[in-house]
Amino acid sequence: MDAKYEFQAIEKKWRAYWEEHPVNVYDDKKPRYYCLDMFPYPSGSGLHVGHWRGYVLSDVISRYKVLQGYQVLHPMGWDAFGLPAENYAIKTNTHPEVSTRANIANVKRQLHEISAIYDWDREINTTDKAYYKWTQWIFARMFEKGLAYEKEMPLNWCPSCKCVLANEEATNGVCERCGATVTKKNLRQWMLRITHYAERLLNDLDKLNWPEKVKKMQSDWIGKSYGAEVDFKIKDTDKAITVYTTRPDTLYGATFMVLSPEHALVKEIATEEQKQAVEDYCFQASTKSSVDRMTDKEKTGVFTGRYGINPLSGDLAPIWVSDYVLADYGTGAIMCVPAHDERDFAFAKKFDLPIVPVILPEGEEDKELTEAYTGDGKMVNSPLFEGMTAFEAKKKAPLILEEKGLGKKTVNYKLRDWVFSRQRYWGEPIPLVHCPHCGTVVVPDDQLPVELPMVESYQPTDTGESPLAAMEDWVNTTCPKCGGPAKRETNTMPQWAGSSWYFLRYTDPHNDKELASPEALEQWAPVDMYVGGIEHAVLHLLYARFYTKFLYDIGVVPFDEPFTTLFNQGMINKNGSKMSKSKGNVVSPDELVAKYGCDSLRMYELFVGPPEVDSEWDDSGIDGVFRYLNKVWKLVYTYKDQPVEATKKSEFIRNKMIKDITTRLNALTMNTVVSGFMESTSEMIDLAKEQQGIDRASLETLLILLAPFTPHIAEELWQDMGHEGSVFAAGWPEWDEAKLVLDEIVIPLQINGKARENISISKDAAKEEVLAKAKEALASRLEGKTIVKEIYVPGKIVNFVVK
RNA sequence: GCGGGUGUGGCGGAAUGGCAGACGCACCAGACUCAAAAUCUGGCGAGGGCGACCUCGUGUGGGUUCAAGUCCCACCACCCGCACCA
Repeated sequence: MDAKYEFQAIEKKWRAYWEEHPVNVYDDKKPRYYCLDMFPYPSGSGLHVGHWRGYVLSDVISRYKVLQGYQVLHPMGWDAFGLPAENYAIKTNTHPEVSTRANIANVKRQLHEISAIYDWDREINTTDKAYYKWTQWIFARMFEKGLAYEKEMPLNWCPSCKCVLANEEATNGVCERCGATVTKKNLRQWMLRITHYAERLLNDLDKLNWPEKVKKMQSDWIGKSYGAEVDFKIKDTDKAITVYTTRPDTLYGATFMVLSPEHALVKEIATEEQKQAVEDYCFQASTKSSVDRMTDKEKTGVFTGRYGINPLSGDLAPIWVSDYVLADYGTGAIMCVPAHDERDFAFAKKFDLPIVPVILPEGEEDKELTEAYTGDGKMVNSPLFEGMTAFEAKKKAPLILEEKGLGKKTVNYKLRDWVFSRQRYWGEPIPLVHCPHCGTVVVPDDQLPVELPMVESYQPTDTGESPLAAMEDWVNTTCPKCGGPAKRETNTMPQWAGSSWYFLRYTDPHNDKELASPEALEQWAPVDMYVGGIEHAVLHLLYARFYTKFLYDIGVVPFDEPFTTLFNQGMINKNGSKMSKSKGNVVSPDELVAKYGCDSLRMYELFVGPPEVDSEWDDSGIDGVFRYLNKVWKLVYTYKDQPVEATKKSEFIRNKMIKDITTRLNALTMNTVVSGFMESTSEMIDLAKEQQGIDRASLETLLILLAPFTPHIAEELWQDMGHEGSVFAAGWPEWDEAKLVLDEIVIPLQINGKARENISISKDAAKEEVLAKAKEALASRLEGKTIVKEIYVPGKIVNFVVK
């Protein structure tokens, strides 16, 4: 190479070299590190500069680990089942397999442009039969353990995707994927008992090195609460209603009750006079969209005509029906304490129901209630809790009620079981057969995978039937148990199924006997560093934890948390919003790579801002990084053949650079790593000019440190300096703290906290000497003033307080 | 409504309680050039002063401290998450 930075030729050359001589070498004598990107959906529109951000970050970490002497598992694959391919199939009548293959080829080409050290021998694709065989195998185990069950219930239905959604996919009443308003549909679906793992999913968050935000989102989603279940007998019947409350301390103030419209007793207990009104109300509630039901804060409701008996006060509590009570939380029925609950208060006001305070706020004994009081205070009108504060009573009440046989201590979770089946074609078939004699039978392992058949039409239906249901040849099969005629389950799995365990498969991707061997799992997993966007905080990340815990319980994996450390990279926006084809604000990396090279784009991706923060993309900034790499090139080329001896100053700069880059890299503050490089390199250039050359160690150290970030130019210059082989064999340098101590240090001087002068003093100067020198330097400013106080922080600062 | 986060030049952003604005972009001036580009050198928060310098300045208002972007209290704005979970 000549003295010009010809990035295109250099990058091509080293990419070819790495094909033959991989940077990362598996060697069991080395410690292991597993660094994983959330694998992409191979979309037709390809990658944009936002995708690069996470991939560059994880590659820098991986290459850094290689330099530190680790063997690194850094794989890549495809989360390839899913609706876009299927919708494309409907539009063009191309089989999803075909379009998926084409998309993968394109995205893979784009990924190669990043020059990440992915091990493509371990590439996986969730739509490969050899892969989804094990996705089905895991489901079969869950079925056997009773964790998969079928249930008919009102479910979230996306009218646009024409399939059911899990709770996690329908937050805010909107489809997570397409944004359509979700409706309710009564359907029989396969569910996974993720709720059995609620407690462990919550508790084990503590052992994870994850962003607090994500842990909080998961614990909020799991939503554990402590309270009590209390029975209210229904007057004039032999029935009782069980309510769940987190405020059993307020039980004496329960003046009415509300059942959810779906509660089993509603129709049974409604009196003759009220029956029609109740039925009308329940019908209306059932047609209300889930969004309206969530967002309509205006209370509605209807009286059933019946009364419950407050088990403590013996007072009658009218029983109402209202849609503000959710059917599937707690018992679907509540006791209402309007004096101390905002929602109950609003309901009581609207329907003119009695309000009885049982907690007195401190010092406001006689104040009339204009809103619910939810704070602490003295218990009143509550013989059982006499003399307690509300907070005490809240803690003790469940046990007191339990002793009296009036209720029991209860814990509740917001987490619901996972609605697992989908009425679409492009997913893993659920490996079950419905036999008229044997019931639902799981497909035996030796018949897995249940392959997706070729269909005529991918068109989903509005009825909740999968397109597979029309495939009679496929649907009709024989029962694995009795051999008689039987029908296949026609629903498929959600896209989350394949991604809930893929990180395990990378450890042993070609194993056809097991999803991965215990040895391979033991060797590599769990994932040390997992890099991806925050959008999966309660979806993929929760499901993957659930799967891992299940596989741990059945002895398939030797750990019960899949991702030790999680890093959420920020999004890259353009014109203030997320890049998307429809907004027309997509910046493609392809042109930038062509114009500036992969190294420049890699470094710029890290330079745009703190990696965990969203950033606005600005093309012009990459010029700065490109100029920087040209300076590095010129520096090395100018001085590599005329080295001088290392000096105190060059050693200071070199060691400071190692320290700065290493500590910032360890903290993952990559934007400041890049500025550190720029600063250190400028110092080296200035010094080289000053002393007519620079020592080899300085240049070599710079190249090694740069290697994880800008590997091509680092390799090229490393070679040009006369080295055989890769810079990645050089090992990560260490700094010598002793070299960072300068004989002369600069101390800023302040008067009344304001910076005035700087003095240069010996590092060993005594306090008296420093202060004397400071006074001398500040003499003219101190004239006529009295020094009231002298502050000297050794090596840091001098401050005189004067009058 | 509840919970979490953020607020610093024209812009992206730096700052273990110790010289605010590192590093970069944009911009301005100078050098090189016939000229331009590239490159190099310097400047670049606001106001005042011929000048050495001075005053103000990190969303707002208070406080702690010799010293506050950083700590404490109150408030404002924006962003994110959850949202009738009893």
